Amino acid sequence: MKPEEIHQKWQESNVFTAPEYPETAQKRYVLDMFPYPSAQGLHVGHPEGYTATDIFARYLRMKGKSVLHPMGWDAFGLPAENYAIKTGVHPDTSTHDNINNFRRQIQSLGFSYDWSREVDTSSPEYYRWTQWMFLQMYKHGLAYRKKAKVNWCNTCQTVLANEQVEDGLCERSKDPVVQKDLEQWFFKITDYADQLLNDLDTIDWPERIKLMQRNWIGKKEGVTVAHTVADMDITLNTFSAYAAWLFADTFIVIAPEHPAVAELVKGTEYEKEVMEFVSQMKNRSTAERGDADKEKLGVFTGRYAIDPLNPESRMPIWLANFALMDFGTGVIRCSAHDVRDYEFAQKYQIATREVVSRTETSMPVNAHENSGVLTDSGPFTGCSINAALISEMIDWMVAQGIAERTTTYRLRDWLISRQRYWGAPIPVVYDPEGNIHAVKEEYLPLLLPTDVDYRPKGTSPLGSSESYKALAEKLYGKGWHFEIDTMDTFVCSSWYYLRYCDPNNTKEFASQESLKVWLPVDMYVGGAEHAVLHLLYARFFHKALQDFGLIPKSVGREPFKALRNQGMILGPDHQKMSKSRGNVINPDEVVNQYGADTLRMYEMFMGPFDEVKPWDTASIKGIKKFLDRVSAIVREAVAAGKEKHQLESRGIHALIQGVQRDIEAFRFNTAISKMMIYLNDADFVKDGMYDMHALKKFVAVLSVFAPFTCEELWFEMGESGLVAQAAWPEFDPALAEKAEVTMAVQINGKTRATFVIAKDASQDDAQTQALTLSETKKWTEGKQIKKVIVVPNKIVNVIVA
RNA sequence: GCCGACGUGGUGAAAUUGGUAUACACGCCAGCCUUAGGAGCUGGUGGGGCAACCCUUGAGAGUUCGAGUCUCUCCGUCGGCACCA
Repeated sequence: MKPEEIHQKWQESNVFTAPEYPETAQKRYVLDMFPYPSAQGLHVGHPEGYTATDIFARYLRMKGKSVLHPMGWDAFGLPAENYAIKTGVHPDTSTHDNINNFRRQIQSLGFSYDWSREVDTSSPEYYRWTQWMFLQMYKHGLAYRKKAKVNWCNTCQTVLANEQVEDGLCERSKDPVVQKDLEQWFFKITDYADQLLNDLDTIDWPERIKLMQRNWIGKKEGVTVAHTVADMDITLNTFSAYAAWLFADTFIVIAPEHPAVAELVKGTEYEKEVMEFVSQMKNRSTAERGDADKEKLGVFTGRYAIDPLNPESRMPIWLANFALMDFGTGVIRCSAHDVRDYEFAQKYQIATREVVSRTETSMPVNAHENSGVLTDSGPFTGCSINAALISEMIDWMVAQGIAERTTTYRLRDWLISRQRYWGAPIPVVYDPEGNIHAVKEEYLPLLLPTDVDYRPKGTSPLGSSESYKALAEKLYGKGWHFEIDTMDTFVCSSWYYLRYCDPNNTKEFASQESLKVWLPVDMYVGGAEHAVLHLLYARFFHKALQDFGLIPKSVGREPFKALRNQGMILGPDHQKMSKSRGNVINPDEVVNQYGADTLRMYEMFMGPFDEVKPWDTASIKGIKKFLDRVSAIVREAVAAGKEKHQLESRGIHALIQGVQRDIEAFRFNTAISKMMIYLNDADFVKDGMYDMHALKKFVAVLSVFAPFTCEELWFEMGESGLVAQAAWPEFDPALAEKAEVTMAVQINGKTRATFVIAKDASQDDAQTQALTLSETKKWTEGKQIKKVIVVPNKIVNVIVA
């Protein structure tokens, strides 16, 4: 049978179609992160995750679960647009060519997707609801427009979210990101910072990903201290996360962008120098600003702040390049107990003092070590620094009216507008006075116009569309115009898992019943690179939509109950695969040479699912050989036509138990090795007689890994149905256990011999048998046995003097 | 700098609660089959040693009858964050 024929049988029998209304207890939603359909086609990394979820989904189906296992396309995005700029081919055309290629490749691998639920984020049927989601955010005050310093990539000619900036570089183009003051649209994800942080404790995700999200949210508790500027009506608030050293602070630095700077120096002799410094710091790239090794730069404002902890003391106020406006308050109390502050003070000869007595250390500065005894710290002089003391100090400062307990977060609001063409248009219209109005829901989808010049020019391409202008005036009146920015593609992917529940609904993004039935996603699989992008945004969407009453409360606060990350597959040279290195493996070629089953199994056999592992072209043969041997043995058994009618062999029960356990734990590599061992041991054949029952069970188990081969063998073994529809074979735990075990004899902890004994034999029996072995005698002869330790079924350790 | 993960043969890697280290596969070696094989099959394969034996999970120490697994120190690789107050 050709793979296409098998594929057709699956299609015809609707095996993979998810039921409309499954029993809640029986439903399982198994989801892959949907791909961006790139022109390069499928990468070997895609089938790694897809095979894992396919094995999982097929296994659950055979176990009698109602499985939703869909696939779709994250189809908006820059590459198609850049390709259009280069070639003139419309993004819609190239995207759909790519989708067709991806679908063909994915189908050739035999994944059990329910294709009736396919979604495409670039289709008006889909982005209509993306726009609708935007309107919900807007209505509930979670979408807003504001002028702000934003990340701008000159190559991509668009703004970027904080999450899309890596080391000050654009994650796409790898070019430096610059700061620009622009009016942009934001989603208020910061409203959900605490929930996004706390609810991490409720989900089964890799700890590594949870940690990355925790760090990204960056919740920090500390105190805010207000300072009056001497002889002025200005108050400067500082944030401090390390309250123990507040008494050490002797000066204050302020971010160049701080709104109070101009007023501080207005009309003074310092004004010129300070304002020059401000303009120098402006328009520096994030990378430049953020380089920790860079020299600290500052300028004195000529002003002093009154230290509320020490009202006689005057703290000089400086501007410093390392003070960041978007962290804390933009103003820092500085002391000698911070490496950075100390370096700055040294450079500019600012007086410092130490308030921690240390013994045996020459290091004068260390801000993060909560130890030592305080000196010169008001009522706390002489106290040892520890968590309780810090808390006490804060209480005291709060009582004195010096400080307030405050919390800051690293997380910023999500910048979602983009000055690009190939995305969902933001459904907002401006009246002639420039006031913002939400586009009426009945006008959705607000179609992406086609009469657009999408060559980059720093403004949004939609601005060049005559039809878009005309449409706004037609719908709203003269002088009205639509927002010309489009949405970040991460908005589209933040809710696609909801659409799969009810993908063809034209009245709602999904019916409440369908959401109630399928949510949450039980198993979500994809790469770790989305840790603080998609995976954070989707969680925010879920919570916000649920708060709007659009997602049933019964499904819980989290969209993805369990998450597993696939490890990256490196090239055969142990390097990251890339065109320039020429080490890219094309899955199509592997399928042509060895077949889809071999590719699937090889990728699962390479190593632990979540670890980085190199491709080894030679090793694939091992899998191919294994599958060929399975086929040969089954055919041999069928041809022999003899069935052994006796007690079932033990091996198959142990195998089913082991593989089942491994699949549930995502340990596919060891599951496959167990199947290989089973085949090598061949306990299903004896004296030319075959245990066909065992062989059938074996094929059923293997079918979730190698569906094409097993579908064919299933048929050849005389089964009329599809193995995809067969039940997962049951195992008998009693039969799975061996009657005998091999125990090791250790002399002083070194293994010297082994012996076979009945399972669960008594300790006395095991000891007696161990001591009578000639090997044991040889090592104990002439020595005194001091002690014998027996670990049932494992070891007898004889301690001799 | 801070946080986290990892380190086992020539290679990818196995190893329930601490209990026979190197399963399974690749590669390599030998043999069989073959006109031939980049096919298939069988056997061998951690290192040292003629052998008895000895050594071996990045290095070193510790706990234990027993450590790849637990604790500490160090080294290395990878990932995240980073003038974050």
